Amino acid sequence: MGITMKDVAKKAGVSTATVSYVVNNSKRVSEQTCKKVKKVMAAMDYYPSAIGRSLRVQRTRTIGLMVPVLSNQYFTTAAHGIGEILQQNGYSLIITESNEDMAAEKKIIQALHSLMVDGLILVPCGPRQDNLQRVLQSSCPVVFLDRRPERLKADSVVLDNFLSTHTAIKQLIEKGRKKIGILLGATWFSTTKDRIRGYRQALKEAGLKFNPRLILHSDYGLDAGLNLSQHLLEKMGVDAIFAASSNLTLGAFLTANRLKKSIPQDVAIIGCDDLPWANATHPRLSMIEQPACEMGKMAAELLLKRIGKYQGSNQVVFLPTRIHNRQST
Amino acid sequence: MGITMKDVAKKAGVSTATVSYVVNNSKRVSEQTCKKVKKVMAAMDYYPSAIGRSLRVQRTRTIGLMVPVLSNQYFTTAAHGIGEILQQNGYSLIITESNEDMAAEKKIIQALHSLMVDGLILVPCGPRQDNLQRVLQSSCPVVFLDRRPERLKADSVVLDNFLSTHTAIKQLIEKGRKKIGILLGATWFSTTKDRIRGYRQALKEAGLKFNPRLILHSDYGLDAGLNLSQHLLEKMGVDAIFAASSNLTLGAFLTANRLKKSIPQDVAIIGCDDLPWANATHPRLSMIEQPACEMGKMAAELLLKRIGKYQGSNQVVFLPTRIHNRQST
DNA sequence: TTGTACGCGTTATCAC
DNA sequence: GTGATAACGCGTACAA
Repeated sequence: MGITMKDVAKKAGVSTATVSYVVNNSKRVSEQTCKKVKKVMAAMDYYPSAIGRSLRVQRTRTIGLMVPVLSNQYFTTAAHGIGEILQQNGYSLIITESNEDMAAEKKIIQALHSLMVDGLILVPCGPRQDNLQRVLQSSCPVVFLDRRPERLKADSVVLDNFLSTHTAIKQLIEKGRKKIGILLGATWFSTTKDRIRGYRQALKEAGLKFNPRLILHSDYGLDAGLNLSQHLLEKMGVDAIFAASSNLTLGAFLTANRLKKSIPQDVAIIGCDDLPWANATHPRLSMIEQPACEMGKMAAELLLKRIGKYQGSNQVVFLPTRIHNRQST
Repeated sequence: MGITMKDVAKKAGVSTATVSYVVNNSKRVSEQTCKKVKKVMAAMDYYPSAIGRSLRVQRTRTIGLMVPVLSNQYFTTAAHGIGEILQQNGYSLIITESNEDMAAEKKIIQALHSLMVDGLILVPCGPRQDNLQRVLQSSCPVVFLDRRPERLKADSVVLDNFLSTHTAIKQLIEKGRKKIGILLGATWFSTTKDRIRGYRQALKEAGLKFNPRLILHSDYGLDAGLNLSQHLLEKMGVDAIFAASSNLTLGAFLTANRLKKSIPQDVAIIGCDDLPWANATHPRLSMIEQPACEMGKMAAELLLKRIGKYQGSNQVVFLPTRIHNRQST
């Protein structure tokens, strides 16, 4: 830092208290001294130390975000939305990656507490909830993002994955598909569970038999998409695939091509997290648009309300998605 | 925070100094008291305040990163690489977005200084360099990422855009292309200037005339890609397009399709920043693989060396890219 | 080996 | 309207 309030005070011939008053205009200071102090501050290029202030006021105007990985565009888009809201409100953002590892998650939450963040936005990883239970007991406000912890009183902003999956599967069935494979994330994610509920519900409504072997779990990555869709197509003989991430969808698409399955005649494909390139494949991919940026914004807004001592009861916000039916279904 | 060193000290019947010794094992403490203190710390779930420590030692073990936007996968992949190196070395990362705005850039740099980050990794936005000159005069180590400030003594880790563009254009010419349009970022980015040099050099070597109207500048976005490529195809009649981002490339591809130009017969397309979906278009897109994660890692490593008082002279690291020639060229 | 006491930069309380 | 001064939580020189 170098230049501190004391330096400014000395140069301006006033006390540090007065400088502080000017910086925060927290008290009436005479026009004259105010001008003088401001001039000295500008001349010395002084700006107050956030660290010193934080220690004193016990707030940092910083919030912590934990996402699984920064290489997943869905989460970085959410981070972008969060950053926008925070910036508008004079808050900084610390972004961390858990890599879906519970031990890392625990360390990260501790580190963020130690940095005295004013609030947390977490994408929890699981499978167990120990870390979450503890964080909810602390006095630090928390909002969960994308995945909602079940059976825990907590604020969450998530997508309505039950509805989106239910609708997508229903549409596939209406188009005559009878054996629909589904590529998901880890079994313990609320997103995964919600999607399975939507899937089963749609099957049930259509009087189709539920076959658990058509449900496959993954890390959302491209490799998983390539391998698991091969299994679905070759071993299970599915006539449609629902994929829970854009990379899984891409994997299914590339594998169908490689196996000379024509889309959508032999196999229909629909995926989550619509991205612009879905319009560039042949045939164009049907995908579900997920409002990641909006989700981030809402989480940030809710968190700021909580930091501002908003006392309403815990809420789980479900954001609607939008299905883009293109040529692959 | 709540529970502090004083609380632990009281409970364990020792002084705060002793607790501090145990926490940092900075001094010999008897086996016995060490055990006792550790037990109390665990029981009370104590961890030290990073704020208090930072104020005391004048270091935060935190570094600040400024990228243009978090919605650009290229930069978030770089951030991922940075995060990995930092985590390995016990550092935290604060990520901020400039939105390519110089005023925001200035504020961000101040805010990061005020947070007393131990180092900065910046993707500067320009067009002017005032902010950069000032940050270089501060005592805080800085490494520039992706874009190198010209005529300034500074550490930078960037891609070899001259070489990659030169090679790509040369290959297009060898395949018979004579009128090559090129879609770039802002005129003042070093990346843009390097690419133009590579372009002109390749043209010159082949004895082709340079036409500045074939060079178009943009914000790297999809919309720009759609519009500018239409201009190149309809107004300028190019037979090849080089695009400096994946979104620009996608825009060129979609526009060529819309205008019923066949790829690569009517127009060849090659773009920067290879992503998996380049294999899913028809024809598959030729793209230049850019080691964003690697770039981030190297920047983080260099920065940590500087923080560790490494005194070597300033260096500009140029990372090689790799051209994937698929079907669009 | 352990404890005392000061200071990092700031703000808030209380005098003046 | 302004100035001393005591915290905030920690690390460390120095004393014991």
